[in-house]
Amino acid sequence: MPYWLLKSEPDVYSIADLQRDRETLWDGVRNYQARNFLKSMQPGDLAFFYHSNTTPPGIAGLMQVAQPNVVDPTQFEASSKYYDPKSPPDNPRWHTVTLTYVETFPTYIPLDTLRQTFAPDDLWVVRQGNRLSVMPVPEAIAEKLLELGRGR
DNA sequence: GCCAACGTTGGC
DNA sequence: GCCAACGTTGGC
Repeated sequence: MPYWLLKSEPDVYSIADLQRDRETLWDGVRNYQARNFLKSMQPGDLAFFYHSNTTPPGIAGLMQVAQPNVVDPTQFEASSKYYDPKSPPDNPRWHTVTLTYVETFPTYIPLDTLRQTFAPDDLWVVRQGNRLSVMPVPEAIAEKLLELGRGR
């Protein structure tokens, strides 16, 4: 079962928001590589919730893919900041998934720890200048992350 | 708030 | 198809 890592700015949408909502549509991804990863997600896949643009950035918890391959409705909403006028309605550009809340880790894993623990090729979020917001996580790395997050 | 990294756009 | 300009991301 594949593992993923998805970034969100907690000021915009945090794991506490997902805990409250139970399920969310992961909208607004406008990068083709990230979209391709979203497209390849299957129901039941697990995804780490990464808090970006906060102090400190890091992994806050875990979620699970519910509905795969959902058309991102915001691409057709002119009032949305994610509006994409070039996306053909009969062949939408942007697909995503819905995700359900699984857990908030008792131990937040700050970026600093991620850097000390994992190599950039194993966990892309520690690559310098990395801006990709959706990325795969190798299973062996995911297992270590679960240990770190669930430990106290 | 700054700015390096980097993806995208558009002129040629 | 190249690449400069531009806009955005995200750590600090």
